[in-house]
Amino acid sequence: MTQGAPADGRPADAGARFVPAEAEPRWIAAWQDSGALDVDPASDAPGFTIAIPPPNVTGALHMGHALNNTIQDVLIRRRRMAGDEVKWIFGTDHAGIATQKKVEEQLAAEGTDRWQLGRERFLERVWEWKETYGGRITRQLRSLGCTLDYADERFTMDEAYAAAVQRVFCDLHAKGHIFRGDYLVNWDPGLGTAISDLEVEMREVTDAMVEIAYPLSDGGGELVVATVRPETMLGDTAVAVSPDDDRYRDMIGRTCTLPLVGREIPIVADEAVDPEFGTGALKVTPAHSGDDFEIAQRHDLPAVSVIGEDGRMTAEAGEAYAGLTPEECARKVVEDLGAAGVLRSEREYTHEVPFSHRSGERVQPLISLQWFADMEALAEPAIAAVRDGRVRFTPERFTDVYLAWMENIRPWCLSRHLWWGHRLPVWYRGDEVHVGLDAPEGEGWEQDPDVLDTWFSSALWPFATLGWPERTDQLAAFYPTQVLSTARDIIFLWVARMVMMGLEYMDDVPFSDVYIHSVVQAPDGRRMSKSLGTGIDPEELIAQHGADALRFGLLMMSSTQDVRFSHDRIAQGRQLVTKLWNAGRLVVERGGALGDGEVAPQTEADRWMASRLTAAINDADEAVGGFRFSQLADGIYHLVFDEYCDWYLELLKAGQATPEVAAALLEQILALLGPVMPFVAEEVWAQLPGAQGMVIRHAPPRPLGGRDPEAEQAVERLKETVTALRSYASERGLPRRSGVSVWIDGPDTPEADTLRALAGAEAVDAPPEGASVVGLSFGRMHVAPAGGIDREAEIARLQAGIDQADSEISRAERQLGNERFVERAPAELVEQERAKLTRYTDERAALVAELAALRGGGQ
RNA sequence: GGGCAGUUAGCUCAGCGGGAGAGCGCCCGCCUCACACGCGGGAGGUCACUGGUUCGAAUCCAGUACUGCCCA
Repeated sequence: MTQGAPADGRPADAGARFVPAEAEPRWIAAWQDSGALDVDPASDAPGFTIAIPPPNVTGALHMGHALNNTIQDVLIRRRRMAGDEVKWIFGTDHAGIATQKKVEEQLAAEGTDRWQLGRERFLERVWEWKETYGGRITRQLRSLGCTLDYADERFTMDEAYAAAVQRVFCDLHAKGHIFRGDYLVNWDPGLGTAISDLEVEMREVTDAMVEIAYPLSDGGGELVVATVRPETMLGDTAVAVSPDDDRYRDMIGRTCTLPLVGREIPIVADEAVDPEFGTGALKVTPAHSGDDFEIAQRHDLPAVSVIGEDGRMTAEAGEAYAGLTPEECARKVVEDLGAAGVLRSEREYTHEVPFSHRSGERVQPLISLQWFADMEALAEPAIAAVRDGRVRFTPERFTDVYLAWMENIRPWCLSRHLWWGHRLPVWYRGDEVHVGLDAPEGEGWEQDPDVLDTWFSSALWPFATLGWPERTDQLAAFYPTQVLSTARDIIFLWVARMVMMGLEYMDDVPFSDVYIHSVVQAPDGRRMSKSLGTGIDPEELIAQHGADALRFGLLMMSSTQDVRFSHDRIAQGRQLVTKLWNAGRLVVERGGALGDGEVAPQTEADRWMASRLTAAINDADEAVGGFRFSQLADGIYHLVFDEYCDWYLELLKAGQATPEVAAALLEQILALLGPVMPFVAEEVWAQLPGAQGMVIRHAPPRPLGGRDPEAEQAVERLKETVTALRSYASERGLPRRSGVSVWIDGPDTPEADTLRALAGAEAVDAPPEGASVVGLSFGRMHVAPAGGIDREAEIARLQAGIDQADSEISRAERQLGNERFVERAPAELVEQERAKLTRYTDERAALVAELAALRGGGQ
C-alpha cells in the first residue's frame, strides 16, 4: 500500500495506485518548507490578493467552505504560477454570539454560568477556548490543500484589529453616522440581545387570529380589529384604517376605547393599511410591531411598551398581566375579552413570523435604547462603485440584489447585549455620554457593557488585516484585493458593508470582482445542516477519496445556481487522480523524460496532442476568467481521459508518438492541473525524470505550438476509422483482435501498424473480396472479416444505411429547397448543407452499388 | 405582496439561435505488457406546457403550471 518514502521524500515504488493519505501531508509540508508560500510585500511582481471570508473560530469545515476555498485556491495558485506576488489573507472571525454560546455550553456542563464567573473571568475562558479548539478549521483548510498565508494569521479580536474597530466606531460617530436612540429592534429573548434585521429569518407559523370589537368612545358603534397577537392590544395607541375605505370613512378622527385597558385611542387613516386584510381596521401597537412603529411615527402616536427585555409583560401592561409571558398573557387577554363580550371571533391563521437566526427563538419586536449606524451616506459611494463597474458581481444578477438592498438601506443596530466581542467605545456618567477610545478625565465613568455586532468588525476585513490604520507595506502592496469569493447569504451582511467601509477608509473599493458561489445542498435537495442530519463532512471525503478528488468534484458541481451534492462527482475526481498517476507511470516506462531545451512535436500524433493541449489551455483561461469552474474541471478531465490517455498514449504505445514529447505534454498538463488537483500534480511531476522544482511554482501551462488543423483532421479521421472498426467487430461478436482486413477508400489512410494496434485490423492494398462497406465521414471502408460475412445481415445493414442516407438527403433537400433559408442563412451554412447533400448522395450510390453486387455475387 | 432562479437521458447536471451532451447508473464484450477506481462497444431524451419572433428555437420573447431562494 504505502510506498515507503525514501530520504528524498519521493515514494520508492510507483504502484498502480496513488495513495492520497500518504502523499498529501508530504506535499503540504514541502510547500511550506520550500518557501513556496512566502509572501513578500516588497516584491516588484504585481500583487494578487484574496481575503478569505474568515471562518468562525468555532467553525469546522463544511461543504460550503470546501467549495469556496477550493475556488479561491485555484485562483491563487494560478496567479502564483503566473509569477504574481500572491497573498491569500488568512484569519478567523471571533463570531460573537456563536463563540459565546459554545463557552456557555461548556460552563453549563460544569454546572456554572457566566454570571457566576463574572465578565473578566468569562472572557479569559473564551480565549482559552479559542487557543484550545480554534485551530481546527485551519488544519482542515491545510488538508484541503489551500495555500493561504498561514504565516500571517489574523483574528478579528487581535489587539491591532480591535484598535481598528474602535477607531472606525469613533470616527463614524464623529462624522454623525452613529447615534444612540430608542427604536424598535428585533429582540432575541433567547440570547437577551437585540439582533440586526439580517439575523432574522421568517418562518411559517399557525397562530390563533382573534377579532376584537373596540367600542367608539362617543357610543356610536364599534370597530372590529383582527390580530394574531392579542396580548399586544394592551399596548395599542391607535386604530388605523385605509383612507379609501368607505366602511370607516366617517370614523376617521374620532376615538375608540381600548377594552380591558380603558385608554381612549384615535382612529387614523394610513396608506399602509390594506382594506382587504382582516376587517380592514388595524390595531396599532408601536412598541411591538415594525409596521405599527412606522405608522405611529407618521401620526405622532405614543408607544406603550408592554413586553420587556426580559421577555415578560411589563407593568404598563396592567396589574393583571404584568410578569406573564406573552403566550400566557395572550390566553388571559382572550379570556378576559370574552368575558367583556368584545371577542367577535377566533380562528386559525397561518403566516410568516420572525425568528432569531441565532437562537432559533421567536423574535420579539420591542423598543429599546441601542446604538445604530445610519448607513445612507456610506451607501451612496458603494452604489456608485457597483453601478460604474469598479465592483462586478458574478453571476451578474446579484448586482441588482445588492443595489436593491443598498438603495433601501436601513439603520443598522450595532449593539449586542453580549460579553464576547468588541466592546463599545462609549462611556457614561449619569446622563453624560462620551464616545472615545478612553474614558474621559474624571471619576465615575463607566464603559457601555455591550459589544458590537460581529459584522461591524468583519466589514473592515480587507484592510484591517493588512495593518490599517497603520500605513504598512502590506497595505500598500495588497490593497485593494482582486476577488472576493463568497456565499450568497452574506451579500448584505458582509459584502455590501465591506464595500462601504473600504470606500470610506481606504478611498478605494476592497475588491473588483465578487464571485457568488453555489450553495451545495444535500443530495436530496434539502439544506445541508447538522440539525437536519443532512450534512456531509468534507474531512471524511478527504480521508476516503483524497483532497484532489474532493476539490475536483466540488468544482464540477459548481454552477451559477444551487447544486445538489453528488458523490459521483467526487468519484470522478478520484478516477482522474488514478488515471493521471498511471499515465505518468506509462510515460516514464516508455522512456519519457524532460530535457533542458524546447521540445517540438515530431509525429502527427504529437502535433495533434499539442494542438489539443493548446485548445485546452485556452479553454481553461476562458473558463477561469468567467468564473466557470465546472468548465475548467470538465475540460481538464476530457483532455486527460479522452485525448491524452485514450488516444495519444495508445498512439505512443503503437510507436506513433515520441516519448520526449509525451513527457513535455504531460508537464504542461500537470501545470494546467496543478491549481485544481495540486497533490497528484506534484506527485506525478516528482516521478518524471528531469523534472525540476515543484508544480506549485512551475510556470503556467505553455502550449507546444499553436493549433494544428491539419494534424487535428488527420487524427480525427484516424479516430473515426478505429472506432468504426471496433464497432464493426463488437457488433458481430468478433474477438478483440478481430483480424479483419480493411481497405479505405478516401484520404488519410491510417498507418497499418496503427490500425493493427488500435483496432486489431489488418490494412490491405486493395478492396478485399466479400467485404462489408462501411460509410465514413470522409470516404468508405471495405471490411472483410476472416470468417467471411453474413450475407443476409449485410444486406439488411446496407439497406439500413441506404434508408439513413435517404433521410439525410431529404433533410438536406428540404433545407436547400427553402428559398428563404438559402437567401437568409449564412453562406457558410448553406454551403455545409450542399456538401452534406453531395456526401450522402455519393454514399447512397455506393451503398446501392454494394447492395447490388452482394445480391448478384451471392447467386 | 414584490423579485430572482430552475424545470434537458433512470439520477445529478452542462449546453443557451444552426442537426441533443457529460458523469454515474443500465446492457454486451474484455484480467489488451499504465490503469478492472480500468478498456472497447451499445441502449436510452416530443429539452415542463401554450403561444409568438425567426429561413431556423432546448436556446430569444410572452403567458401557464409546478419547485427553490431572496426581499417585504
